[in-house]
Amino acid sequence: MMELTRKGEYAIRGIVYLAGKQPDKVCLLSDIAEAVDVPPTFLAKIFQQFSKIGLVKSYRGTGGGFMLGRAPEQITLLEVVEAVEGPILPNRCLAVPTDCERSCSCNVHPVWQRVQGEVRQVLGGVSLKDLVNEQ
Amino acid sequence: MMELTRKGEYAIRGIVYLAGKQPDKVCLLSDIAEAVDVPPTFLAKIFQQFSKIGLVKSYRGTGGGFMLGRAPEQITLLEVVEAVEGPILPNRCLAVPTDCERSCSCNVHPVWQRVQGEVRQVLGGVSLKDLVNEQ
DNA sequence: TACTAAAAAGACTGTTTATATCCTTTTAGG
DNA sequence: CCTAAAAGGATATAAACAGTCTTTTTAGTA
Ligand code: SF4
Ligand code: SF4
Repeated sequence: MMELTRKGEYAIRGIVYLAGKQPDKVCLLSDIAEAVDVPPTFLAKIFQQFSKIGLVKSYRGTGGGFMLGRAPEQITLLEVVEAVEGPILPNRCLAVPTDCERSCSCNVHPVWQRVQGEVRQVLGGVSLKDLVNEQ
Repeated sequence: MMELTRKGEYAIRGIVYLAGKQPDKVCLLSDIAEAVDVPPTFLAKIFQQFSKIGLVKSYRGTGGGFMLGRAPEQITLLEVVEAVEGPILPNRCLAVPTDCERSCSCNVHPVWQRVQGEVRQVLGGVSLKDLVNEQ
């Protein structure tokens, strides 16, 4: 259970690759896709989502491409994952407004809140800077 | 992301209900299903899975039904969830044998291992005894 | 201005998983 | 033998996933 989708996996690969380039280097989507082994059309959709929320900056036309929207140490894995997968919700009752009428009396509910908190903490504690392979 | 399916949610509701009954009380599937508001045919499939691994004991024929396979404090939420949802795998590279050839050099891989560990720790630390509503 | 490069946007498709339901078979008690 | 109950298997529908294709917009350049 709890599996990241391909989309999430591809998203991470793509943006980590960008984070490994020198700042202000504009990268072609096609180059990124090839480097991280992701279908280019699929990665395009992912980067469009990134672009909308400012995780990456995009430039159209000749000489265009993508670059990171902020410094790598300012972008967490949590942001990247939630950008494409939506919020971390181990169970539906954590959505607001909660859609389970049992949530008040339910002893399981707080367990899922703890799970959510732990996952968010782990992912939130890792930045893109931590993820690039420096050598 | 990481959402528990209906099946998992129903599984928990059903077995927690069982755990709230006095030990050695045999419960009808139809009664459990009604009490926890789950489609009876669906809950049947879930309890069949439980039965196979001994989480519950089943009795067929007249006077049959289900009872808990072990004491409530001996069954963790982790076991219940993994029984019906499979192992907790935040990313495919945590499966054995790992199916990502990048896993050796990948900095993201250990993050997913930590996520997996945290989730398992939380769920493993909660027993059915903790989940029944005592009053 | 026309041409070209590149991302954005939207429609569409095939596959897989989720969410069940139904029917038949097995088991056990009375 | 009849009935109650779980087990097993087949089927159905809907949603999500994974990806493709085509057209449009934007921007640089000859
Ligand atoms: S864990 Fe409790 S509150 Fe959450 S969906 Fe299940 S019953 Fe409802
Ligand atoms: S996190 Fe790393 S090892 Fe895991 S699937 Fe992605 S690239 Fe492979």
